[in-house]
Amino acid sequence: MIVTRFPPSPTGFVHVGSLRTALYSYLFARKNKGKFLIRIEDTDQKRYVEGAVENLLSTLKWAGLEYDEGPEVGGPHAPYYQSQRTELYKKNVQDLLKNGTAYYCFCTSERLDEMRQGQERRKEAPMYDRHCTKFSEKEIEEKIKSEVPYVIRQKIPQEKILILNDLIRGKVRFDGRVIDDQVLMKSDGFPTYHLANVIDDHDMEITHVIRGEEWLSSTPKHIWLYEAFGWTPPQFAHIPLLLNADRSKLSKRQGDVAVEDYIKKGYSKEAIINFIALLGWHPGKGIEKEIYSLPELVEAFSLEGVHKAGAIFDIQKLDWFNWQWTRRKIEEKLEKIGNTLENRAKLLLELCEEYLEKDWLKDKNLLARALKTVEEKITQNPKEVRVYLQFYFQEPEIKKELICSEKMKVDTEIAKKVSAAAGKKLETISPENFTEEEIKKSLIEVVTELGLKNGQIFWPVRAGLTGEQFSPGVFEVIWALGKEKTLERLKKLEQI
RNA sequence: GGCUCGUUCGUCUAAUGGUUAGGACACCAGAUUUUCAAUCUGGUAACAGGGGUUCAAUUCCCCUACGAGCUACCA
Repeated sequence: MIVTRFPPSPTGFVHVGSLRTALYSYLFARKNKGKFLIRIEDTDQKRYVEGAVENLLSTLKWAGLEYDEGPEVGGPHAPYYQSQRTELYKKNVQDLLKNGTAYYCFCTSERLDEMRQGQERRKEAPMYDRHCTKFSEKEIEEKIKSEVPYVIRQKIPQEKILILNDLIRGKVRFDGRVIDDQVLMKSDGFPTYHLANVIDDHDMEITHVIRGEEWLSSTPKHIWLYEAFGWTPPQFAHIPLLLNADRSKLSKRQGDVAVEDYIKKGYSKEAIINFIALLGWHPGKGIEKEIYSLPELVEAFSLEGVHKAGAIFDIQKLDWFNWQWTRRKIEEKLEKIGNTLENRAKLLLELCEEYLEKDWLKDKNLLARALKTVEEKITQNPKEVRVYLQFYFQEPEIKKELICSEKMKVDTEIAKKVSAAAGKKLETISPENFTEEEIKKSLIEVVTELGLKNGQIFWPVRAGLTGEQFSPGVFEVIWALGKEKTLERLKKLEQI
């Protein structure tokens, strides 16, 4: 049985890169009918942030990444907080001390600093010099008894070469001589990531460790730790990093990195999941499908399709995914609840209601029609809804320089004539027949009657009715505005 | 500095020991005989460089360059 895990540390927010790591672990587990569990890595007292765990769990829930074991849901390997598992670590590390694969270190941070500086000056790799391995058992006992602060370090088998067989990167070779004796137990009695992670992954029967590339270089330490314990290590898969536009590791400095930032900006979970899934993974063999729901991702996922190189987080593509999903969700819902104008308006309103002028909600009919005419724009950019709809609800001022456009070959005289003729024509349409087709027919009649070009009719009417350089098409605008308002505005236009 | 990983259009990526190196986003142009958008059609644009191996290399090997990650009593 395949078991994967996502082990976040509660430092405040969920990084989009972490979400992707969690997603890949989730997908791999689900695809293989295995288990996915969450473990909270809260061993660093200094970095703990209040409420971070709740935030994290709710983000996972929001994304739809359900887990089989972990905080809140529990499970056979509880507790799922490392801060509550310290006894396990202490007990296990004793075995290492006994078999000589770990040792006490009493060095002060001053001595370590000094040592490192010297090494750097001599251009050597900064590594612990094993100063404390010279103490006898008796000396160690005495130091501990007299409460000299200590850490426990891993004794790296320096004579060994480790060949890691990474599921994504293939064979990677490490020389024990350049790997530092890692601190396993900190002086505050908490384990470091390296120790706790290995013990927990073993204890929780994790079969596949899927994590970011930043862990690749410390993997030999972990594997040698498994060896020291006499345990079989899991399989490792190091996934590529998410990058800033300048190809450095995606960081706060250069934009938003927290999932909640994107949620706040209005991106849907479908879009975010879809987008990050495809950053560094491809379903394979010339497949050109790009829109994937979570279940579809589960179906399509495999570790073989994960790349080695990092991927730039390109917000423009995210925007596109978001738009695609917004449209898709609207159409799907309409199919269920019926494709009526009211239903469409309701769904569009859900997208943009908070950005709307409250007054506009009063005229439900006008609003429904108006929303329909700017549907593409709203689904792309709901925050701008006010700009798009403004002219429907507020009578625009008449802008002569906009209406009388040289390019459109419209002058004042033509504008007057057209407004009068259009008003007269539209008036003859009965209210129940006031459809886009009828409106179009009428305006085309005006074209022939006045012997002008299409643009010379359509432009002044549209520009006059909206007061805007850009807007939906004339027929839509007239339809949405309704007969009464249209005629009113056209009357005024005659005075231009 | 050391160790490790990586490198196909601007971006995400596909494919291949012999191809006009494909798609998507973005961009540009045309059409939609009214604007913006949407849509449709078309277009610009990539195998980091140098050596090998080979009849043939973007593909396999080596080197170089460039980029990135790690190098904490952080994860």
